[in-house]
Amino acid sequence: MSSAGSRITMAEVARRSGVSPMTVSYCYNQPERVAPSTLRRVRAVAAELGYPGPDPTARSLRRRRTGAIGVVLGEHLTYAFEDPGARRFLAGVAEVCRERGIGLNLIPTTGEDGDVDRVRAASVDGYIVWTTVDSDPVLAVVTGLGKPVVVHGGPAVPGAQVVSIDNRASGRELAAHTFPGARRPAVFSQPFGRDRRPRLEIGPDPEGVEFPVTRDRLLGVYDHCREAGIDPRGLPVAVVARNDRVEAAAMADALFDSFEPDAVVAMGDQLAYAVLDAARRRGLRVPDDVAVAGWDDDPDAEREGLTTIAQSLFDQGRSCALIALGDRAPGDAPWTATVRRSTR
Amino acid sequence: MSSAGSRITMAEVARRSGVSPMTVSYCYNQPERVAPSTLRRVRAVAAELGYPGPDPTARSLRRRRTGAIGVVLGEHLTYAFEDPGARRFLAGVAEVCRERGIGLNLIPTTGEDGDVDRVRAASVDGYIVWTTVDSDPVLAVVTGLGKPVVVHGGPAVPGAQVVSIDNRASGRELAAHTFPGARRPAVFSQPFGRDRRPRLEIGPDPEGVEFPVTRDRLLGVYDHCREAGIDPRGLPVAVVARNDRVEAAAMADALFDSFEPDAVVAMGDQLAYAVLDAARRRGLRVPDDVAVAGWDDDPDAEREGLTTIAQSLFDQGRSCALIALGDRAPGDAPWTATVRRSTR
DNA sequence: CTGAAAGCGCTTACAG
DNA sequence: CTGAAAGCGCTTACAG
Repeated sequence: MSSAGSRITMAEVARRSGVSPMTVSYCYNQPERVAPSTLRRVRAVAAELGYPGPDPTARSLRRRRTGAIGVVLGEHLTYAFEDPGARRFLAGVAEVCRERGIGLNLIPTTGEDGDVDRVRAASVDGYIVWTTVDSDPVLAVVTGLGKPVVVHGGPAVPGAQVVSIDNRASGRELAAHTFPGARRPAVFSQPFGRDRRPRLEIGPDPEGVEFPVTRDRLLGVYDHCREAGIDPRGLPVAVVARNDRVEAAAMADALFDSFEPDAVVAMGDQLAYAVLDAARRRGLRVPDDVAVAGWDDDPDAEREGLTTIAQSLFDQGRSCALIALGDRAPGDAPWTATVRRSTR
Repeated sequence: MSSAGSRITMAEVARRSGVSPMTVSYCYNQPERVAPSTLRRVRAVAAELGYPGPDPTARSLRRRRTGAIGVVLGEHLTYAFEDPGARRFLAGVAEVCRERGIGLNLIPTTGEDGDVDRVRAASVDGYIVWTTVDSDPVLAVVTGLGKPVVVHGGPAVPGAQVVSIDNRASGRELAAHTFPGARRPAVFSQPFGRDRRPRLEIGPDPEGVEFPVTRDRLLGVYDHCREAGIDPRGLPVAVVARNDRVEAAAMADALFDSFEPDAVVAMGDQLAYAVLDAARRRGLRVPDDVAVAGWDDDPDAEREGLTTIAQSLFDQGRSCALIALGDRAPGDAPWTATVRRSTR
């Protein structure tokens, strides 16, 4: 192999081998159709010239497939590598990519103007959109590209499939495990919208919640409340900026200080841990003084004895990857309430 | 915008707008050069037809840049989302990508045959190779492509830059903080080679270690030993399969059971925690009964009181991304020994 | 301000 | 078993 950095083309290899470019192409793509002696000669010339094989971009253009899928993350990309749920999901996506020899293109979006261009500029065969707000402009762009699109968690939009658990039903069931026997139930919520403004509200209107996953979980909790004779309009809902155990500590403290809840449905295990941490700081017993529950059944949930909605984000990642590649895969993901000692 | 899924080309938009394709191209690439009325008309037609803008693959071929960098991970990709060090590194890479509007293409390799093809098939402008073994065939492939290549941690190969701390010097210094006063020093090591075979050895020859990062750290420890009058040929070295706290527990137990070490240099904070865990299980006091140190200064290191080599994997990720994009960036990464209460 | 020409580097039916 | 032809969808100097 000669010096790197050169820009050798297939045409050049063909010329030096005394064959046509298509024969060289066949050497790479259908070598069994090429005479052994020709194959040998072409390979020798390619090696001598340092030809690295067909240019992937040219090949993609010609074949009209890039061999990659794009994952649109509505967060600073560091998030993808921090959030435990996002990680398990991406690991599932990655597994399919590896099985199929497919590339995985991460496309961070930040809610700013460049987003749409970056999404459009990605050379991919299909898109996975990590759960976002209803009004995210990326959704229209990505569904207008004529490529398979799947949205994890929602929102559901025309031209895209959704892979998700039934957040509303799971919220209803989780509240039914957490609230009975409580006098001051409360919710510890993921962000309502992209502004990620933390806040403490009482009985907020779910229609004002921009993230459908969050909205549906809240609706499910309200469903239970109505069935159980609790007026959701009086339900304290603390909203954090990020799904992070440490960062959520202050808001968990605020929730206890303001409302002294004795049952908290948290919209994720990390948030539930933040509630457990705050309870511990106050010397409260779980579940006697306060019942706590979360979502995801994350690796620490068993050790923490947390009642939680178990779902496989890994498998959902796999499903999304398959759909983005044009396959069929289930959109309704299974979930079960796993009841442990953090609820009564 | 009309129905999605259609395959509208720029030529079609041009025809329907009554202009040439290059004018349409200018509408997207240099709109200020186009007459306002033309621009308006072309945009209207594009919207009406549902033309999603220039095809990224065709654009990449023509421009000879793809606007993406590839990150080659020599692991099942799930690793990238689990290992704390890899995550911080990738977060740094991702940050540069976001700043520059660049795509991030993750390319897992498994040591099997398809690796080389997948690496070559990625449409990227430059490559970042996550630390690998000297003999990894991917290195030759990737440096033969005429694109910028940077290897994190090593090995150093012609045609690629390396971004790394000085592992040997840091190993020497860390041992100097950990071994003094010890009578039975030991090493708790990352894998030696791609087979990831766990084992317990005594004074292994560093030249037999395939991962240069691991080899250099071991060489550094040996350097200290010689200076301190310890014969490295008698040094117990336990080698784990993965840099994972929980998974390493069994090997940490084996190390204690076999050698009762009173000072352990672990090649990473996760491994150091595994040693601390094993020490706790035995009721050993740290550092009195056993001194422990690691690498990386990971987020939990302070809480654990761990003496460790602090380095910014995040910044190293940034440097690698810049180099892969053709910029200059420092290859020698800073490090410092952070001494805490886990050593005497 | 707009267009004719050339070409990025390849692959794919189709002949022969 | 090999090649001539066409074309994937765009962009870029260059004219005018």
